[in-house]
Amino acid sequence: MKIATFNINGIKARIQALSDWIDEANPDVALLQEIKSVDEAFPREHFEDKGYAVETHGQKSFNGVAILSRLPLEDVTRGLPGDDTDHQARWIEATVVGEKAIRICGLYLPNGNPAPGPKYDYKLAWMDRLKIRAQTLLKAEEPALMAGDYNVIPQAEDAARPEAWETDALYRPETRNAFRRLTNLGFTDAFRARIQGPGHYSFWDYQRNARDRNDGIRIDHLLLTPQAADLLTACGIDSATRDREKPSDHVPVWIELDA
DNA sequence: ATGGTCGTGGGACGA
Repeated sequence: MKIATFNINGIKARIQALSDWIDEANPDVALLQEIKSVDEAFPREHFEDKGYAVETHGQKSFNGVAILSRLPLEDVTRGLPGDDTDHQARWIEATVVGEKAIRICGLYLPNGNPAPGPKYDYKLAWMDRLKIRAQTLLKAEEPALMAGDYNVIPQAEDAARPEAWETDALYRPETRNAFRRLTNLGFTDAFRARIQGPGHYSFWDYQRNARDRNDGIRIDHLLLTPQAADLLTACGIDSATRDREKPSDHVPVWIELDA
């Protein structure tokens, strides 16, 4: 089973680029972030015609997550638990039923800039809530994953110029510590389980010719429970997607599971 | 320190 995460930066502007990537990459499941659309405006028929089930959790203009799946989706839930006052659309879950059932969580973690400040406080509080949900997932002792745009550069090797990010909400020590506390619960960063070393990125800013200079960062991650990590057979980043017409500033990251 | 580029929606704001 091929499962991908892709921050598309707006479904309206990205419908062609997303469709082209789906036709080539053929993911069984695609977790999308920043659909920037309400549920009613998401072009669900376009992807249903390609054979995908479509579940969205959107809002007007900003944020928004979705799941596309060739396999049936069950028990879909929307919103990260833990704060009834938080109405930002950043979390969606479903169970994908293939040979094995896998609980799949798609997330768009808050950017948090400028830091320090209220937006950074919101990011760290969101990560605290994520940790609680993660602990519950682990307790089930079943194959599960949390994938999406984490807006976290885990280590220096995950940035072309780490020194440029030192005060940024994506790389500040509190951010990396919170991410490490999360993974230390027992999750596997699928990419680092398969591929070592610097130079692997999932985001390049639109500004300053960042892509041409390969001035990127790795902030899109798939974290696996031990039971899911046992099924991992491959992982990759579709970097070439960044060089197409009207690209997102992120590219897809994918895994293959023996499921 | 500033400005550089996108998407959404039709003006700023978020990234």
